[in-house]
Amino acid sequence: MTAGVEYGLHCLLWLASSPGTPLSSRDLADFQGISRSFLAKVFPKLEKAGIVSASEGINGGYLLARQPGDITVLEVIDAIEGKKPLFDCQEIRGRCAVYRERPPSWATKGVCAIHAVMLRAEKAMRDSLASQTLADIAGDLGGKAPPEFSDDVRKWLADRTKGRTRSGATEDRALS
Amino acid sequence: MTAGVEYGLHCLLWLASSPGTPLSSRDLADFQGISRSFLAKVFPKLEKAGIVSASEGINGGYLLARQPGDITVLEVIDAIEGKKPLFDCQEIRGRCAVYRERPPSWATKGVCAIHAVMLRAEKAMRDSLASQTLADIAGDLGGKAPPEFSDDVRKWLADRTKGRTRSGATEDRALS
DNA sequence: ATAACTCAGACAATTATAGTCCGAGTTATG
DNA sequence: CATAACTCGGACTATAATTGTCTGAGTTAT
Repeated sequence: MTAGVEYGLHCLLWLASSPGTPLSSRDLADFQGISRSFLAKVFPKLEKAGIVSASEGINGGYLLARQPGDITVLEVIDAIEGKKPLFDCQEIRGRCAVYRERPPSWATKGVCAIHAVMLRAEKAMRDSLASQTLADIAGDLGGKAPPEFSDDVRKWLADRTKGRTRSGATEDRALS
Repeated sequence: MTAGVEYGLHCLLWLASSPGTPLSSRDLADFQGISRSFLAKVFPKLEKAGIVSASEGINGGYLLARQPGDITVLEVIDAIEGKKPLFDCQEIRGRCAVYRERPPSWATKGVCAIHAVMLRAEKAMRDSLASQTLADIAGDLGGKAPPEFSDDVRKWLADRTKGRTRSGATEDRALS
């Protein structure tokens, strides 16, 4: 599982907690102490998949395109990683030397038995990931933070948009 | 999933079909048209895990150390890939800028909600892989080949051990 | 009209995988 | 008993993918 997925999911959770107000990939990156440039490369993928919607301009940013309960973890992963299979069968069974480069049809018919096992395991994993939505994760998280925390977060983001035109802290990777 | 796992599983199936007679990693590689050198690097891992046992010398090779029904696909994967997790949590939640590099204990307590989702999915996958043994796969495969095939295979391997001392076809990657 | 922001795609550096090569030890053969 | 071919085993290199950086084009409030 790639780091892009981890970053993306964390960002989507913040987006879910800020309905109506767009958050920019830059602010999200600084807010969480991760690379701005890299995050700026994962968001377009989420937009193409219809998970977020982008708005441009000085106060633009990203917004969740659907309800958190309608976005599954699996969708997010596929959007970012590109739905590549866990196991790519190289059809070893057809290379057996006794065939002399001419594998008979019975040998290559259907799905390779090893491949089939992997496909079942992959399906089990994907089913598990598809059963969890952003709302589920946000729910698990909700009870932990004290009441004043969400206010602190809103304040941090507001200060951020306020001080746009001044202050020179615009270097990449402000934190790290 | 790495290619080493695919190669290893295919070899183990051939080993399962040849009880009592050791097969060398070299013969197994040539027999299936894959790299000798690379296969020679995956077998030691299987031996350390107690899945195969090695015998040295001119007629040596590998033997299944246990019954095919007692070897699960999951074991083989862990032996070759080293049991590394599907997702390594970077604890993004603790880097939130509002904490100013001092995350409070409630934020980092327990398992990250995103990480938990991934762990569940990984468990689902591993459970599926653990439920399948080499015997199960061999069974799926058994009905497909015609009766004379296993004889052809035995003959190929026998010819191989027979012509050991002569014939210059010992270059790496005979096929490909 | 400016200036700072936004997105978006082209460009390196790092890391892990796939594959190659050579050395040490073992066993049957002459 | 000496040879020769085989075995395993680990150190080395090339390739592919991921991570991360940089520069450009377009948009919106001041």
